[in-house]
Amino acid sequence: MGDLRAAGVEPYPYRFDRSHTLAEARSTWGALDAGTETDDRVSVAGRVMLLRDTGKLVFATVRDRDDEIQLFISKAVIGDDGFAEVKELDLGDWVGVDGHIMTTRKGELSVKADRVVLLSKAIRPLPDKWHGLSDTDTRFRQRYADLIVNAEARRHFEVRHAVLSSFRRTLADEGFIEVETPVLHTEAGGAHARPFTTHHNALDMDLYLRIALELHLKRLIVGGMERVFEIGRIFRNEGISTRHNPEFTMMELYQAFADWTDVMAITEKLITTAARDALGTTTVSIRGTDIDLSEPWPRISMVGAAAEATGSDLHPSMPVADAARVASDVGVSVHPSWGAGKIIEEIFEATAESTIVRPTFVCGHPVEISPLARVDRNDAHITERFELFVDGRELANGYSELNDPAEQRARFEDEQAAKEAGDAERGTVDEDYLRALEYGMPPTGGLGIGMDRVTMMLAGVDSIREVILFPTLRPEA
RNA sequence: CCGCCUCUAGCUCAAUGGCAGAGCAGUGGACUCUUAAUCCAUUGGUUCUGGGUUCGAAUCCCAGGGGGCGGACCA
Repeated sequence: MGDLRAAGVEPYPYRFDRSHTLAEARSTWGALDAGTETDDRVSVAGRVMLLRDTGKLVFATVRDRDDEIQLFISKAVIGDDGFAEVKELDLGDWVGVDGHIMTTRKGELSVKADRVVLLSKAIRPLPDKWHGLSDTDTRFRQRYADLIVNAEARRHFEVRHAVLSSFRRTLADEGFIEVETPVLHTEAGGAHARPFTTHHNALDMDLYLRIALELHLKRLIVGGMERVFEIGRIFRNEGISTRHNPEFTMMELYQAFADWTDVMAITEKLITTAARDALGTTTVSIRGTDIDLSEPWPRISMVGAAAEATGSDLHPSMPVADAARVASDVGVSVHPSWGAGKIIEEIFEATAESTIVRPTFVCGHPVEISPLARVDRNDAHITERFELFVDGRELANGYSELNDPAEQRARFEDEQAAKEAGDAERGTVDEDYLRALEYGMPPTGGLGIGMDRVTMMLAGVDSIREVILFPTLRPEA
């Protein structure tokens, strides 16, 4: 570094004006015949990824975010001083280049450089140029290095961005308004999960990081906002696995005057459109099977699927002891606080869930496990609720929203009783939410989609860490 | 929290109880059409950490740490 400055080279200059991105250069001149010289001048910038030094002629491959191009650096063109500086370049350095567009005898699009300026010196070596970086620990801890050398890692986050922007576009087209609601909650409601706790010093009070977006968004439906959505980080203080990261991204939407059937339709539209936008096709490979997302997604009953898997009659209205007997037949252990509805869900999860490959709506969850969902208009023991499963994983959850404040209070009280009976994930009575319902919430359909898992499906990866830039890890030793 | 697997040079990997090595990167040199350029030379190690067994440990044993997978947990 001192040598560079002594030689009059600033290793960290302030800025560089480029005339073309590398993708723009390729789209403009990519069709030139081999062996073409042009008078077209460009200024481009990128990171040096490969160097091929043949003496008085150096080839370099530089890359910007979207493309690569070759630099053709001739000592006779650039001059002795400039060439001496080029000889000092290392893999990983950022450079700005002025020159003319040309193609080599083999047809490689190149910039014949007459000036190469160092934009930032890399003093740490790049991972192996051929094998890249494969150690997962290093890949996730040093995501910057992973992104530099692994095109597949870059692709995962391109898919993620495409999915997120596609969702926003679709929702805007459907008249939804994007909102932001608090991350710090005084009560952790809207889902069954253990929250993270934190502390506010000035107020001297404990707060929870949100485990769902639901209850605030529905307050906005009460307020008359009609169609709202939020894409936001939520936090669950639970185990880490290939499907779970403690902080993850949820999209939730609420639509006034709609019910669960409308919400199922928009779920299909959101995900199918995202596939088209991210991949250019609605066909995805799931466990080696090509599945066209544009075909209607099957709808099955949770209770029915559990009954079919066990070969026994099941219904949440049945005596708990009977449900528990079926559960023990299939090796599901039953907690004493559980009712028949919870037991049926556990049976479903233990038997049918992992067999679902293609996108499938699992419908009609028992009331017991659905404290915010509206009772089915044809069966008082189940709700108008669905979960979307793909490849054994839950991707989405939606329902006709319970808007009767008296019934909601009774459901909350059941939750609180279960919590006090020792079930830590159960909820509490949210008095402000009940007050909101008392002002009147129109009939509403609601939906939550796990954005990380949608990205996993579309990117074709098996671990959630592949679609989260900085997944949660223990501190480095 | 439990089980299995794993950790060797900056990176990717060898060495299975007997002198810690290779390729790439780095360094020095040659080369004006290369494509992972090539060729010659060369630097580089707390073998994750600590303890033990052994004449001798990267290798076997114990404890700890990081990571992966599975389980537990997790609408």
